[in-house]
Amino acid sequence: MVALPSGVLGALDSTSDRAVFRQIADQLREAIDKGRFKEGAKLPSESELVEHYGVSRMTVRNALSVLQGEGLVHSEHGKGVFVRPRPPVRRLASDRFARRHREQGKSAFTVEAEAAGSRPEVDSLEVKEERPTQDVSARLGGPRRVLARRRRYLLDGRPVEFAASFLPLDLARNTPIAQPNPGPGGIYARLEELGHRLDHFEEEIRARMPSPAEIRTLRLASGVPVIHLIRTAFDTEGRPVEVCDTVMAADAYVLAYQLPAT
Amino acid sequence: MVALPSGVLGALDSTSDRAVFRQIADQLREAIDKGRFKEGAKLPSESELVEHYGVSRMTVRNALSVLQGEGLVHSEHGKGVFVRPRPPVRRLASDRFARRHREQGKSAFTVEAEAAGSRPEVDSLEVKEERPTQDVSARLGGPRRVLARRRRYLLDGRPVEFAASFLPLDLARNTPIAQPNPGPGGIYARLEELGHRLDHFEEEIRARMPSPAEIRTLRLASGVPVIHLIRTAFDTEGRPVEVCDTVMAADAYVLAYQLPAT
DNA sequence: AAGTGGTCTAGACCACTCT
DNA sequence: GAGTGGTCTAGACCACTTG
Repeated sequence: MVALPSGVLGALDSTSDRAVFRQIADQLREAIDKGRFKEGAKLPSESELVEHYGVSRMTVRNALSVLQGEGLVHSEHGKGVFVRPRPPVRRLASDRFARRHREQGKSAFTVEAEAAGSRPEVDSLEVKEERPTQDVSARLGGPRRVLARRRRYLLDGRPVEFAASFLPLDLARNTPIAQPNPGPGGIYARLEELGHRLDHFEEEIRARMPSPAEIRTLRLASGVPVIHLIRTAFDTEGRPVEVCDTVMAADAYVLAYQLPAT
Repeated sequence: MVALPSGVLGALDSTSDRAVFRQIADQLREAIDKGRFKEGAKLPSESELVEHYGVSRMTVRNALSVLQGEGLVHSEHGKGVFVRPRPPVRRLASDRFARRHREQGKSAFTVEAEAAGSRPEVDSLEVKEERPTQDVSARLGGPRRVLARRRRYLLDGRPVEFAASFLPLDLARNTPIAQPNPGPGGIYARLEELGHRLDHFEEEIRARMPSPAEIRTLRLASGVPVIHLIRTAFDTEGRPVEVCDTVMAADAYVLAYQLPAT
């Protein structure tokens, strides 16, 4: 047992209304915010905090769980509690689907990740025909069956995004779109080759806490929300030709958009 | 003490590796997902769960705190734990800053909320000159002082959004923009009257867990993330004329955007 | 083997809500 | 007053990591 560095953490205010575990959480949070514990640094162990504050272990754990819920720290069994480092962020620009980015042989994800010095991977590819959910069907104009393409994107081995594309069967069946690898430029390039010239995309964005399944798939730390993005692609005749449902680890993304003033 | 409705909650699997509190959380989550506890409904009390599962109260509380962290339930002191109802959602369309929406007398927020049948309020208005943060200054092209306009938006009495606008002082000083109420069409209408014709907006979107201050300001339930939106307005000469930093309760918003395919 | 966090128990007292 | 959740204690045993 090692004494805490003096001055980093203060004492409790027994006259305060504020619960003891909240006071401890406040002091740790302040120390992290002020850089006295840096990114990746180990916090004092539970037993050190128990001794420092003279409280029971459950009170200390309660304080730590507050910080964990805020996404400030994460715990590693047998090792300690650490200040959560900010992962590299992927920026999605509003021109990311511009035709000029679609001419190369690689996918947008791969090109962009390599440019940023990260190692991109795509896995758990699934391509199959199925019945769409009511929501997807409505967005696509009511087809009874669709082609579904599901994949997971990883950056430097870390899963950051899970995406499912849905296309009406009459567009996609027996085309390269139904292949696991649709070829250079992705399915948008194939759609245009098939005569469905793309006009615009609509995106809907929500943020929420992840479901247990999403926590597993994206290996999310506690206190990390997800961004839920639903994109619909429209061709020049106004027909919806694809719906893409994407769940992203919120700490790995910044979305950027441009809006006209007119 | 009342017995639980039979069949709603099952028994524990003592052969499972899964921690008891997680098994309890799983069963409650499943019951909620399947609609056996509806929105706003009260879950069994802690003591009922203690009796049903034959575990200690801390174990039950641990299970409930998992669901609370997921944003599925919220507790009310002295009353019980309830399935969290989904609040009315505000949809931000990509044309929300189009000039044609700026001609009326009311603010976009007011018009839109009343159309949706909600009661809009704006409060905690603060307008003052100050030194910008490094980030805001950089986005505005490096001014040393800015006009800051801060306000909070409420829907049916519930705070949903906190926004701070920053404008270079040379644009805003001694203009209607420096007034608490800038007049019909808001500050964008005033900027155009002053000769700064708006060309486009850039928006950056992040999602994260709220800080303690944001939890207070937006009266957020636990398990509700925030959407952090930073918008920069550019005039036709390419000059950034405003930065707006907005924090929104994520459960109250859907953002919608349109992207060109070209 | 020693230190770490993960889980769980069996109590206690308190503040809040409802009737 | 009875029932609810909020806080806190003082233990226990376990699984994981490191030396």
